[in-house]
This record gives sequence, C-alpha cells and structure tokens, in this order.
Amino acid sequence: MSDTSHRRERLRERTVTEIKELARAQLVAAGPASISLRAIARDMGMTAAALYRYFPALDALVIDLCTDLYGELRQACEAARDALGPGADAVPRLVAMARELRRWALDHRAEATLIFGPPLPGVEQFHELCVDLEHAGARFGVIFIEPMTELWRDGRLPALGHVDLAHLDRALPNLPDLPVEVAAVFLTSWTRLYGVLAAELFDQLSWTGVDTEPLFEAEIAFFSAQVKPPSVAR
Amino acid sequence: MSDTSHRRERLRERTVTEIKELARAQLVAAGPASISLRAIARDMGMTAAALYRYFPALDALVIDLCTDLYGELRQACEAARDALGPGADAVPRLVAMARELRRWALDHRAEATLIFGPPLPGVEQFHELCVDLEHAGARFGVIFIEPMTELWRDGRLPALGHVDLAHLDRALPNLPDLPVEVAAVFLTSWTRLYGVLAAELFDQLSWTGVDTEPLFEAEIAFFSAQVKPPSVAR
DNA sequence: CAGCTGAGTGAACGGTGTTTACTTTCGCGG
DNA sequence: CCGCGAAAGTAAACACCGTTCACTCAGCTG
Repeated sequence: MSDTSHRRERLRERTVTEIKELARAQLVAAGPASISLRAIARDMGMTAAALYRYFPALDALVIDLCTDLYGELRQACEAARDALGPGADAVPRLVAMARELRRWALDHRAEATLIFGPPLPGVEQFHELCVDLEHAGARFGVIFIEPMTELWRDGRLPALGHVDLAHLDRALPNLPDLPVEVAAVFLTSWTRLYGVLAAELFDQLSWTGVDTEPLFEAEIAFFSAQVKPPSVAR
Repeated sequence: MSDTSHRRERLRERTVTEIKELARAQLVAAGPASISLRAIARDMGMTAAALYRYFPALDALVIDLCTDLYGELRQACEAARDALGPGADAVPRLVAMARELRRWALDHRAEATLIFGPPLPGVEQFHELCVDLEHAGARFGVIFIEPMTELWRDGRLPALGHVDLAHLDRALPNLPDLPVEVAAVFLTSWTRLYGVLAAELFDQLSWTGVDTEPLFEAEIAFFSAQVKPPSVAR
C-alpha cells in the first residue's frame, strides 16, 4: 500500500534528482542560458516531452535549481560560521560567512551567475517571491542579518550617518522587529560585498587587470573596523 | 566614382543603423536574451540570411550594441557633469555623474542589464577586450578616474587604510601614471556604486522591500564625506 | 555594353520549448 | 492472480532560433 506507493514516489524523486543534476551539469558547462530540456532528455535517454511529467516547464526547473543553489550556498556559509566553534563572536562569524560566500561563488561561477545575475526570462518571479521568509533567497539573507542583530543588541553597531534611516522603516517587512539600524548596516554591507562579487563574476573589472580579492577583503576589513569590540567578559 | 560609392556606403550605414535600432527595440521589449536575427529581419521585411551581409554573426551585433550603449551612457554622464559649468569642483562632478549613471540605468533597464550583467554567450570577449583604452567600456570608466586623479593631485584624496595597496600596483596597466591611491579609491567607489545598481537591476533586493535610492545616495554621501574640502581660493 | 560586386532570397540543417495524441509499463484492489 | 487505471514515456508536430550555401538580381565600373 503506502510502502509500494513509496517505492514509486522514491523512483520519481530519483528521476527528479537526476534531471536537476544534469541541468546543473549543463549550467556549469555552458552557462545559465544553455540549460536545455532536450539536452537533458538526451543525456537521460529519454524524450524531452517526458520531462513535462516532472516539471511543468523549463522555467520551473530553473527555479527549482535556484532554490537548491541558494540552499547549498547557505549551508556552506553556515558551516564556515559553525567551524569557528560555539562561542565565536559575531564579527568573525560574519567574516567567515562572507569569505565562504566569495569562495563558493568563485568555485561555482555558473551557479553564482544564475542566482546573483539578472533573472532569466520566465524566472523573474523567483526573486519577487522572495518576500516569503521561507524562500531560499530570504533564508540565505537572514543568516547575515542574525549576527548583525546580535551586534546591535550588544550596542556594538555603529550609526551609519550617511544612510537615510527614514526611508528604511518599511524595509524587511517580514522581520517587523528588526531595528532600522540593523537594516541599514545589513543593506549597505550586503550591497558592498555583492558589488565586488558581481563585478568579479560578470567580468566588469577585467579591463582594470586588478586582483579583486583585496577589494573584497577591504570591504570586510572596513566593516569589521566599524564595529565596536566586544565588551571584555568578567 | 567615389560619389556613387559614397551613396552605397551611406545606404549601407543606414541599414546597419536600422538593424541596431530594431535590435535595441527587441532588447527593451524582452531582454538581452531575446535579441533575434530572424525577428529583426522580419521587422525589416527581409530574410535573416541578408543580415549576414552586415554582421558576421549575432554576437557581433550584440557587441556593437554594447559599444553604442556604453557610448550613450558615457555621453549622458559627461553631459550631467558639464551641466555644472566649467569651474565645477571634482566632487560635485563625480556626484552628478554617479546620479546620472543610476538614472540612465533605471530608465534603460534592459540596456543596463546587457552591459552591466553577465556577458551573453559569445559576448564574453567584449569585456575582455576592454583592456584597450579605446574600448567603449574603458572610456566610460575613465571619466570617473579623471576627477579622482584631480582630487589626488590637489591632495584631497583620503588614504583608504583598509585597501591593500601592494596588490594594486599592476592595476590599470594602460594608465601607467595612475597613482595606486587613485586606483584604490576608484575601484572601491565603483564597486560600491555598482553593487547598489546591480542589486537593483537584477532584483536582488526585492525581498527586502526596500527603496534602493537612499542606499545609492548613502554611498555617494559616504564618498563625498571622505574627500577633503577644496582649499579656498585667494 | 559586358562584367563584376554587393544585396537579397530560399531552402536546408540542426537546435530550442511546448503540446497533443498515443502507447507502454506497472502497482494496486478485487 | 488478473485486469484496471494511473503514471511514464514516445512520436510527431508547431513555431521559433542561428547559420550556411547556392542562387538571383540590380547596379556601378571599366
């Protein structure tokens, strides 16, 4: 009964996994625009039409892939954070996550381009649906917000004089208890890291011939220097 | 002889212009990935094969389009800068250009996505060829470098303590006389502006529900505050 | 006027997503 | 154990796409 139907369900899930694996292989091989149902089906020894039993359209597959990638990236960052040990300060935790973010993105350029680049046609909804906190993209963002909130609670977060806090009162509506100061620090820090990373991923700085790693580290150092040191225990 | 051949040449150039106009119309209508030779030919009442008399491949058309767009953006920024009058200080000039950059990008989202987003397959060479200073992308970057060099000459540029200058000595190889301090300020300032803009263009912040304009203005204000005021004349 | 050159055509090749109707497979309930 | 029904997969078709090739045709040149 349910055992046997579980068998079929598991077979189905295995097929879905295979589809997504092959889709990712294509993504890695030739970029986000080259994910092709027909090529996946060819690799599986199937017809393209058969894939419609598993995904209603190519867009849905890509969106699923984005969700998986965000999850993978988030777990990688969490692992880097947790490797510091249980009592680690919020600043090293943030630094470790930021560095892991860059490492993962450069180790998986195609995947990073997919989730951090312009949404493919038909995938626009993915980023828009992020409003839900359960959305993989939002869950990823939250792991950076959490240590910043901790810093704020401990009074270690600096006032960003140049950010107009008045316009941020409606930010992060799904985190209603988030102080605007935390929102300001998170948003500016995030866009700065994102700027270096996106410029790197999208070849925007190749004409300068510069090594971008120091630029990324500079933003990390700049953030760290802004935060007050932890109050010495005892 | 040359008169008549000039006629032909002008006719040819008019056709090239029409092709690029229609390509841009498609870009605006449906995004960078939707530029299609066949659709352009259809709009022109021609066959797709005929377009190969004007461009060796679709990639070449897109690259030409990118060049035009960079030129258009640069001229828009230069116009905003020059509107300040001949004796304007370098900081307001930079601010005016940065604001015009954002205005243009948001007024031309598809075009901005094409030049600031990940290179389309086959267009990777465009960003790589930027090493040439005559390249449209490099020429755009230089208009931001110039006022910064002026600030440095006047001793108004701050030392960015967090940037590792040692790794920047090989930056901007085509501007060999550029001081590393200018390179450092340019690169960090540019990636910060780019970060806000790209996040905005690529829907990376929609889940926060935030108005990104204050974030962009905050980076402008932050830069301006770092620069020493001009020495009072007389 | 003859001939060459450039513009444009039409058909074809191989690729794409998607839909439709059809067939095969296989687990489940009687 | 067997047949039913649902699920899985197929084949063909449609409408696109970039690109190539052989071809025509008009017009400028010598």
